Amino acid sequence: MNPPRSIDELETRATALAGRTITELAGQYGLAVPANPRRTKGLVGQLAELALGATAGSRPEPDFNHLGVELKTVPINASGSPAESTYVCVAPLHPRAGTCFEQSPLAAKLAHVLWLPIESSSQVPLEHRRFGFARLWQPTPSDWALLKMDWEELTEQVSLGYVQSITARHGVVLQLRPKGRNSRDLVAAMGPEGRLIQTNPRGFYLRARFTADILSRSL
DNA sequence: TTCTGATCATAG
DNA sequence: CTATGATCAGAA
Repeated sequence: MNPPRSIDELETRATALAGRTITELAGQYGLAVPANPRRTKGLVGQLAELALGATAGSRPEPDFNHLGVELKTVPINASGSPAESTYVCVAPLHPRAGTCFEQSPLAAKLAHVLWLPIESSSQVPLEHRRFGFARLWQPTPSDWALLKMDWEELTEQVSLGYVQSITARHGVVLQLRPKGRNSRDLVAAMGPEGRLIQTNPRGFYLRARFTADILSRSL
């Protein structure tokens, strides 16, 4: 699929996915839906990228960079709420002094998001899960304030060498959590007393409750 | 039932 | 290794 030329075109394509199943979309791109759910974690997002013409690949920039729009699929549980937190981007473990929230990759990605709901109830087999109605979101001033507060707090702790003291319990809307191959996956980071340490790579995630709030504002 | 820390797949 | 796409699974 060629990249959408406008936000309108992107929205039209995304809206057309409502009601389509994983199997339908996978078949359209000649992909199989693996039987083991543990081994299919990124499939839904990658199908959505194919269907909508995303361009960023694995670069640290919005999926539709020319439109400034980031695509996020969001798993919806049997109760109709987001089932999981949403990964946003890698968290630098050696932040440069003077980097500000407004210039951060996180802010760039969240400035404009296309949320694409997908069924995720364990009652529904992966192959039969359907996409929901997509919607565009831009953070309100209040959203930005919450994000900025969390980002600045977490980034400051990291830069002071306290990354290993940060848990997923920190942050009102943002979390800093492990994001690696597994717990043996190590990278260098600033530790206490200015010494370099080895620790797990981390990523920024949006709490499911925050995503639920965002989605509840439209539709 | 919800949430955190761990884990799986893939591209470059 | 770094980044993307995320969800899994046991603890709380």
